[in-house]
Amino acid sequence: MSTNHPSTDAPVVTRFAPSPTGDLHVGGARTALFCWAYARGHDGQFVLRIEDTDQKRSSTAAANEAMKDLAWLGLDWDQGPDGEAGERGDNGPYFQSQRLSIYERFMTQLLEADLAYHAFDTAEALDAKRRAARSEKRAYRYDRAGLEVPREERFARAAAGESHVVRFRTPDRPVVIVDAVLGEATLPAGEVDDFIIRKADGFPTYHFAVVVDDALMGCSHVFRAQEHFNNTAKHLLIQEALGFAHPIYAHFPLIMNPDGSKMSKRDKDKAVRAAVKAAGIESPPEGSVDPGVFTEWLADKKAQLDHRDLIALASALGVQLPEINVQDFRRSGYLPEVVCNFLALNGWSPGDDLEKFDNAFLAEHFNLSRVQKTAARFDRDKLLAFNLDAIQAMDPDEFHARVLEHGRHYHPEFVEQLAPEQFRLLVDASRERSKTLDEVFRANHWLLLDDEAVQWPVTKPVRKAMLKGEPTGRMLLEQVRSVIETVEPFDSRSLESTLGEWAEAHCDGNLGRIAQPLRIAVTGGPVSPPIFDTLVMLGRERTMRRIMRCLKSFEPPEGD
RNA sequence: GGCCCCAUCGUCUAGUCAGGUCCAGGACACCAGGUUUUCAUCCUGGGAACAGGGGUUCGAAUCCCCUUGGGGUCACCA
Repeated sequence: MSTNHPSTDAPVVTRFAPSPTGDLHVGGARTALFCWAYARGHDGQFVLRIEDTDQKRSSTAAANEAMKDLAWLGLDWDQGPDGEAGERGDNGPYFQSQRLSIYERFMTQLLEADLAYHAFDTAEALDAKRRAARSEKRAYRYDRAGLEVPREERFARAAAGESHVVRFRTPDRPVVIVDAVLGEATLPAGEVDDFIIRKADGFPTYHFAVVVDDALMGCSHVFRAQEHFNNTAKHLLIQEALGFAHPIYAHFPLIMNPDGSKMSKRDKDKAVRAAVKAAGIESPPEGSVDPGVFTEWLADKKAQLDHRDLIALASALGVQLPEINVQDFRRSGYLPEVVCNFLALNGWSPGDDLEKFDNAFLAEHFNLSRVQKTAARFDRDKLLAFNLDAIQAMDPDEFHARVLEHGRHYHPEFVEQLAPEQFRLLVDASRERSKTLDEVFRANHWLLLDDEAVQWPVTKPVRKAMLKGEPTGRMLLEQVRSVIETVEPFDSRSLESTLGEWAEAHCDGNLGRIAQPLRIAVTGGPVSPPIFDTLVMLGRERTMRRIMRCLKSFEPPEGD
């Protein structure tokens, strides 16, 4: 029997090893967070390694983005690639694609010891066997057809350059996996077949590279998601064949969608498809995406739209894309410390009733014994509530700095068009009603509008505020405009006292009677920051211009 | 389908390892009131779970078994 015996005397080295085939998603981020926290809490090292052995799907761009995401989350690594600057630590290189000669050494060792063998099966032959197994409702296992070729011939054909893979010769015995979260599990003999450890392109497969690198980089702990649990048997076997020690394994529960399905990038397309269907449209909304692209995408249910197109289409349809990747949460205006806090709560808890904590706390308190065994559904509502709480608790200067940073990145037009004082006013007025950084911008496009471009579509709340009541809101607006024109100075305080007095005299002290028509007049809609702040942000001149245009727009046909 | 793992409110979870203090606690969501110039907040209250069945025990959310349900995996992807 094979098993891993965790040893506890080695120095703690954890690693996060993303495959750079796309954006870092929340599941990966949580794994990274736990790995980081464990290393930090145990006076250990945190290694970042890029697993780019899939030549077709990997890109350095994706690796760089992943590193940016980790940095944004506040997770720093002691060893790993250092962006453009090279690498940090002595166990590099930290890109697997640059470690081929290292793998080759160990590959040769296995081949010569007959613990692995060259196999020349064609992909078609393998596919046929797989399909057959499936149709017979049998689990597919490689049948060792490759071993029917004599040993010398295998080496000769491989040396002659014939296309082949290398398979691990799996011993015929049960494998016991010891996991720090899930406990002990036994895989029966025969459950693990002779899996491929080197692909036809000469690159090692994940299983081989991960074992060699973890050993060479001194990883004492291997933390990853539960989807890797069964793979652990393969890794234990390779470790034994190569004479490596077994690291301590811990598998974390998966993070699922609220409906229990697996979270994937496709969910974004899914959300937009649903919206398209609900809207009953057959061509894309004007100015969103190319009609040809749209039609093709709509026809193929598995097709994925380019991310930029997806965003354009979603905003045109008024749907929100589900956040999946770290970058999605950043774009939506979540605070990195909140994302970390919430991620940690999916699969781990500090106990008692404590929920709010920072990464320093996590580093100090994170432990494997409190890791959940069950998959967690990702509750964006709760994340949003956490984000709101964090924003409300934030110092105004800090909030201003964060919003400015976010704006520079995602809403440069605000930063360019608004004077710094005006921007500060917007931020201060928005803080207590913002659940995300992005809301400051999303909710205040009226501020950027040209005064001549403001429009007043007569929606239900607009009708109510402007046209109902006796006198109507429009009439009150007509009356109050001279007050606004002359109030001195034009600031929040004097506007409040002046308009307060005016409301006392003209509408029974009900400020709302005049606040709403004013708000609609200057923003075009019924929602904005407190009315006095709203007016001050705009300034007297622009406020008056918008009021005049609004009055004209709501002019009764017969005159009143 | 084979193999492996898991199971507390709608959701994340505390409690489980060392059975009694649990007619099960917190948070988010939801519902009902209240505050508020819009929106968003905020305040008060409320409903809401030990998957089912068998054991073991004086006593089971906690230990054991079965059933059911959920997840993972079965690639020249990681």
